[in-house]
Amino acid sequence: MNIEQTLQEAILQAIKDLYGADVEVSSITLQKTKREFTGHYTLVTFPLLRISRKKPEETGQDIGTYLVKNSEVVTQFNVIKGFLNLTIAPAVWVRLLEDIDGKPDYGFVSVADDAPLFMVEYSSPNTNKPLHLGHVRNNLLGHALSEVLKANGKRVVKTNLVNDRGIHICKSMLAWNLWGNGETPASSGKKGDHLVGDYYVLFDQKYKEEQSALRGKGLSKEEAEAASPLMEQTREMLRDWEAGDRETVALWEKMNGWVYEGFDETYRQLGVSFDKIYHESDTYLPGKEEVMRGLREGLFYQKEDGSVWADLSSDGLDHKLLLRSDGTSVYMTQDIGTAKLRFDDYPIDTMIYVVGNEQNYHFQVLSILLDRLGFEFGKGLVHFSYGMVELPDGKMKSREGTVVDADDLMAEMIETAREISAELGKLDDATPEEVEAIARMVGLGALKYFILKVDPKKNMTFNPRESIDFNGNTGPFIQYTHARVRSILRKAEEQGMTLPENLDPTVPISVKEEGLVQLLSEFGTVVAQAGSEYNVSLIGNYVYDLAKEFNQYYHEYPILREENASLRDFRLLLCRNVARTIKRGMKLFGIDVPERM
RNA sequence: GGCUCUGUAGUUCAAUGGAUAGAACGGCGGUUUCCUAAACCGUAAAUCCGGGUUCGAUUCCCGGCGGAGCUACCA
Repeated sequence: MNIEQTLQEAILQAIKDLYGADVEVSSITLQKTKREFTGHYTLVTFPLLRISRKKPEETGQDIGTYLVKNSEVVTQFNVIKGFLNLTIAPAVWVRLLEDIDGKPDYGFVSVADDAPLFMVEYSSPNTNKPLHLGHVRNNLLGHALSEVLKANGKRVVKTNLVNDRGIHICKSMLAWNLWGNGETPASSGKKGDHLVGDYYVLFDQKYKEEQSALRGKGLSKEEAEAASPLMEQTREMLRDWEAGDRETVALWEKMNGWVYEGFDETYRQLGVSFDKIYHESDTYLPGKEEVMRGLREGLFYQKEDGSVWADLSSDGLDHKLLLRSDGTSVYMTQDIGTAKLRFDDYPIDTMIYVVGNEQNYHFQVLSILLDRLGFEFGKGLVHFSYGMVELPDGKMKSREGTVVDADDLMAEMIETAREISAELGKLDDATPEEVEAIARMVGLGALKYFILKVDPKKNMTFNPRESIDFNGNTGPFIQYTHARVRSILRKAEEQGMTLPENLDPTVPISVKEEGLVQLLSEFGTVVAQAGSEYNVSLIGNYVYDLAKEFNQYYHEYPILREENASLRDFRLLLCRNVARTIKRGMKLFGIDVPERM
């Protein structure tokens, strides 16, 4: 039981004894005491006035007096208006720190076999182009969310839905057929996903050339689009693919294979992984079946041209297309099929889709459609919606070709980290392998931390230069703090210092140290909160606070030179727990922390 | 037009309905007999506007104004 819970119980008891009333735990608002006031925790007494029937000040006095008298945890109190500031006994901090240290997994709940099962879908790339900056946010959020859920004791299946079929893939395939001359990743030295992406771009160029040529002959925009031989060939390819034409399918498999190899490399670099991968080529047919069943059951309707639609006007939305007039499926059809397959495969309690907020409407509709089709999970699905990532110099839009490639970005971050390290000369005595490993940790840590610290639902600006700054609320700052803490511990070990089983409870503790212990003891609560509210960014800002506090503390107190052995033990123990908490917090973000930098 | 999200220092981000709205970067001014100066200290600087609910609103509700996205037989 942590301090907050202990206080809460004591306060409930106090209210019962003083005013003869039971109150809800929710009406006990405890918060950390602000720096300017004396105390550690503060009880807001305003909500209790109805029960005490006294003024705020008097109520605070009542409860404060009671707690000092009856609870060994509270030693002092002061009342300012409706705020009762409580001071915690020094011995409690010592005990708490020992307690934290004794539990290697503090803050993390172990996962039971029958724990609620969460499926988290993230990444979900198209196989016609490489991953870009937007995907980076998606992957990092999906991975971090999964880790936070696990730390909260949930079973998690991480899944990736690969959009491997459709007209867009056919564009790359056609372009490669027409102008590729048999180029392969091996022959060109290009990463597979980049190679295929290049042919997608090439198709677009040729298509535009063709269009302007047609327009030059006097055709209108619509006429030119309808008359496009390239588009006609692409559609033909899609029909061949759906019909299972051997040659087409073989090409499709070959090119998708290249792409997967490329994606795997990007995922590895990014540090994300999946437990189960679904392909839309496997789910679009079940999706069609469900739509046809809905049509038979009168849930949907068919237009004269054969297309199938859902009327969502009763839910305040528009009509939504489910099958094209030629019978082919659309995105929604596939998502229905995918959802059905997933719930057949796993006993999912909560399905979370990590998908950008430009698809808010899509998931609103998906939820309704699944519900209408009789799947009880439809209503409960969660769209973990996140905002777009922009760059300092303008917006990022794939249509305008201003995308930032994920591989390039990561390589640049690592390169920058390497340059900075070299400039500062901190790693002159490290081996090339060590330098490389640290550059990777720092460069990628900078990227990951900067993106994850921001509230997911907000649009954000990613500033590469700022992200890798060693000062400020950045990954490298936190990593550096960890490295320094480890340095202290290393030196302590070199000097033969070992920590005793129990600390002296009478050891004098400073306000800064109390603050750090308080932060440490809260870590589990923060993780739990982030998990239950899916607010991943909470953890990053929390770990930063801890790192910052430690830096200030570290500046003020010599640790290894401390003459008083018990105090030195206390401080070393504090260091160890700070290092652990930073490491655990960053691990939830998929960020490595170096032992030295 | 409709729907969703969003609006906080110069900038990038915080703030379970609680005290004097926190940080960081940038600006200005300092600190070096020191376990990593890749640090620390000080200083100036902000809740888009108007109502409502509340003991108390950056937060919740309503109405404006601004930004982003969606509103495809693309995914």
